[in-house]
Amino acid sequence: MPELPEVEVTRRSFADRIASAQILALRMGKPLRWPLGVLPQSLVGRYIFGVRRRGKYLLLDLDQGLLLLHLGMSGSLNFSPTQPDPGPHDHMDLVCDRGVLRLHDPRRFGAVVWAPSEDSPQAQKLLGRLGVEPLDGQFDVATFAQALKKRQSPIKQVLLAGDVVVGVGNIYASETLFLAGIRPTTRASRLTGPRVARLHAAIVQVLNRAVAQGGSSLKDFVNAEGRTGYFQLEAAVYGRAGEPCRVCASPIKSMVQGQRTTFYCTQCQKP
DNA sequence: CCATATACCTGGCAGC
DNA sequence: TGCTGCCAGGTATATG
Repeated sequence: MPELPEVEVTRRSFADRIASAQILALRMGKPLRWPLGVLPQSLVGRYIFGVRRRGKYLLLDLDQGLLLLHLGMSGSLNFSPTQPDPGPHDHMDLVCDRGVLRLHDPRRFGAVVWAPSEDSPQAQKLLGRLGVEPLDGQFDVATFAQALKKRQSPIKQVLLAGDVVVGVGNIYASETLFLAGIRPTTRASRLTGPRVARLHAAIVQVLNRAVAQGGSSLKDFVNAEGRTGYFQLEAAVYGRAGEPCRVCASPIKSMVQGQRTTFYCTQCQKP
């Protein structure tokens, strides 16, 4: 579910409300992708300074260390004043004096990990190989072009790998490549300067637009206030195989790359 | 170092 | 209705 826009929308929907809260209790449900890394009891009494995002991770800064949250494929967070009885897919309740942060994740690919600092081995194991943030001004065309020159894989798979630029998942990879007019199978190293520039701009534009639309709610994504997103309504290609291209009306195609489905337009996207 | 396949887990849906 | 197989927004890990 959650790519950069969904994670950022989630962050914005509760960051201000949880800031400066004190943790009163922590309930963990079924196991997630990794162990918490510390006894839940030891987090009681900690203060939450704020919530940052790195790639698709959320970082809750505490007065001692930080919590790294990942939503996996099916995760969502809810932050509310009440703590209803947990359902079978509610795997964490962070009970604070300002509300309860609940992680709901049916597939349990998500994670909640405590680390003593962002530079610690525990945190760096998860964050250490992440590429540049696309929306924070550090993402420049020249560096992007340089990184792509080294990669022989299809550009779609390079975007998904997240070690060049973070946050572009399966939906937005197809969407950005459509907007840039680039066929997803094109080898990253073969992209010319102008096409890299076009892709760079498309990534920034698509991700910003998706954040503004509250993310994509294909199935069940909701932010921490329970609200769905609307970007899926304006998706150009994702999930639209067989439907007419919104630009040229030729049928949208789909294919599989690296075990993931890619959507594209044969007319609008050139190899 | 790079590229690709695999595994993790559950629910929804199409097809029979 | 119920079964089976397939598909799904991610990514660490293993393997070549």
